[in-house]
Amino acid sequence: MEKYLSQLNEAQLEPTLQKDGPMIIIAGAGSGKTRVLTYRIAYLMSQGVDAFNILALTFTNKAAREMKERIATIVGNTEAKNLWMGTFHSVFAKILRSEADKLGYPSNFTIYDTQDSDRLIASIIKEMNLDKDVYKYKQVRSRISSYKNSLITVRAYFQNPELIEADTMARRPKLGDIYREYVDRCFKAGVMDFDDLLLKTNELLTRFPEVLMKYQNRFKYILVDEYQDTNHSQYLIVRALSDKFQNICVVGDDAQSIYAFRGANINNILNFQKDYDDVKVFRLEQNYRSTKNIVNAANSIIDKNQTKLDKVVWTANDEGNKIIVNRSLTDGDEGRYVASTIWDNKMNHRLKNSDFAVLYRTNAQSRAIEDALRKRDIPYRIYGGLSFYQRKEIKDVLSYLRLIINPADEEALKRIINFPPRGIGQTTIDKLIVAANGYKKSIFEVMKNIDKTEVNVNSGTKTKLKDFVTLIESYQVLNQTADVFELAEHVTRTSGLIREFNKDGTPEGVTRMENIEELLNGMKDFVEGQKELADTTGSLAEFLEDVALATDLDADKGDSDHVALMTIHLAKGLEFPYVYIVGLEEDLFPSAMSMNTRSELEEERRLFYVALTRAEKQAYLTYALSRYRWGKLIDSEPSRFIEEIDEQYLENTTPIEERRFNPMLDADIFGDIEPNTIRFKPAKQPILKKGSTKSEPEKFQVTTPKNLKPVSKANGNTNLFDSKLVVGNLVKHIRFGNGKVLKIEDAGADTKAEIDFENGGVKKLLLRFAKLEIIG
DNA sequence: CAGTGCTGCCTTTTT
DNA sequence: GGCAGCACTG
Repeated sequence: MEKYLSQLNEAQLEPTLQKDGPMIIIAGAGSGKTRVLTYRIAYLMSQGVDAFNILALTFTNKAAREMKERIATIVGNTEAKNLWMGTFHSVFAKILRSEADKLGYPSNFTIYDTQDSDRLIASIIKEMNLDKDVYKYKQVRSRISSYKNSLITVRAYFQNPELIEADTMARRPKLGDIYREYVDRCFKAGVMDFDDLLLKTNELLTRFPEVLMKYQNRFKYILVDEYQDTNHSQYLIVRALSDKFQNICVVGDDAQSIYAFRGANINNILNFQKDYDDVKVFRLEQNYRSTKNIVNAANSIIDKNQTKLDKVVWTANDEGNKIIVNRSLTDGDEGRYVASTIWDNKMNHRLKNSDFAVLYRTNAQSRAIEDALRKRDIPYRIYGGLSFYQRKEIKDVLSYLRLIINPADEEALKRIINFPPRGIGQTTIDKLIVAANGYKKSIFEVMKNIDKTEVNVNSGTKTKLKDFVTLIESYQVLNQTADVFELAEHVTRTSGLIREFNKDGTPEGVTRMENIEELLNGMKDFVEGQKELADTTGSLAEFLEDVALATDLDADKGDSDHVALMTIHLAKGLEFPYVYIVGLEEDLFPSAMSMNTRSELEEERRLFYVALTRAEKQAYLTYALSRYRWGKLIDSEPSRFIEEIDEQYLENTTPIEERRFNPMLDADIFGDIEPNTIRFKPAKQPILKKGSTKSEPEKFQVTTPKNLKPVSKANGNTNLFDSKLVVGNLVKHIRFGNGKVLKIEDAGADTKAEIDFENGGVKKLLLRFAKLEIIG
């Protein structure tokens, strides 16, 4: 232990050795808080605290796993095994599973992800005959979610005139009814959504004092990482559990609070000292991660926020390079800039791909970056976005498994009852839902007893329903003896899933098969892994739980060398030598949706602070003058955040000279194109009909700048400024107002033309790939 | 009942 | 550019 403690500086050592009582560690970015947490736990154990009595709540399961491994090297594997570490959701899902009967849930309850919740809410809205344009399921879901996170149950909702009033004013008077039906349906289905995992934990701890006592006595020492991002529900759980022994240690940084949208309450950290008596406060202010330039630039940003704790982050590291700011014309150019500078840096400094991260505000921005990296053959991995477990084929397999352990799981059933197609259509399913609601039974129960019910379906359909029940029941029998992997393999083969995805041999089908393959491999790992770990039983329920609560970073095995692409939210807690923050444009970052109030804008600013402080050596800030959004080209302005950085830390590298055309890299030729630009872009790849070698005419989409008026007709009868302009496969002409004619030759899928206008006529023509010329 | 093609809505951010 | 819901056809 001694030799580990000697690795800490004075400020880190103090909280590490503080054994008892409530304490808060306000830890600036890169100040080594993970190290403090890790060593503090190891230290507690060296002081005789049983691992069994320690609970550590982390932001990702991966963080927990890594910390546990680190602790194991200090105190030994057998000891470390008994530590409870994980995210709020995964830790309390486990507790809820063992106490489920008290709350009336089966211990095999399954977990709805956001998509499942959305689908259920959408179908409830439909069943209730409500206008789906007024009751948008996503908005309804987020309302319900915030109620749950504030511990407003259905009953509390209906007892609160203000809430009802608010929803009525928002012209959604039925919101409470939807909420009630949603909760009922989840309960009947033996299902919890993400918010339930916290809400029901609170219910458990409040309604059953003996349960509360049990866990209070068990978790004598509690540590919470990223405390600034806890919501009210989580806050109450921590309070309740730590109430007896008051050995609570929270770590956080108010400057990095970025989850207000999901109910995180920054006051939890700002008010911690008021919540407990004799709170010891520690500050970690020395940054070990980044250069002086980066630390100072980050400080100059966060200074603009009013709401913050007193803290000065500083570093003894080198000055470092200035932060590079780069402007591009389009999002495509931005991607190429990122790819080419990564390439150059790798060559010049002998770096690995994993030394680089590209961070963005929204998942949709990854595409342009991906395209550019792929063209350069730079390996990358996208984190988040459509995560692996959310892909259609994966959810299909998982739905079969969910149904096996919990046949009441409505969304799982609806997903696969007719996939692969087995002749059970929407009409039948609707009838079943109505019957199930009437009988207060699950849909599966109704199907099982279809002969004894009054569901009006013909005998052919009845047979199909019974066959489906038999199929699932046969899997349930197998589940008694087989492990997760064997079961899933059997299911994918015998349910027809594999046949379905294999049947057309399309590239999509092949990808789907590969994904299923990967899922099965993951199961094999799980089955083998559980033999080594103490805190797992290796059951199917547990596998599904892990999968449902896995964060996208958890899946990273760290076995390949790739550039990381992710949202800034996901990047919290990570660090990379080279960091690109892309899309620094007004309305994108800060987001247009977050500029209504000062507090929203301050959260965006904290997000930018988080992004910048991920960088160790070099940060790049990039923005584009125009970018594709919803398939349309939108002009944009540089983000205010660039201006907010003290200029002395910045270096502008936007190229002034034209860049050379390089067809291999799809680089462009441009001069300085200003907003008056029309862009042609193929809407789709040419479609080849079966049995035909002739491709369909390509459609070209034309986006016009808003202030440009039509000057002429093109192609005789097609208005040039119509939003769609069909151009044939071979030679076509477009005639402009000044008599100039644009001739387009067959250029395949990559045709792109950019035309500069002046006084309503063509001034300059720019092209990529395509053979375009002005004639006449 | 299944397959297809069209329209309109959409996006912050995640467990 | 994508997805879900809908109408239409076989």
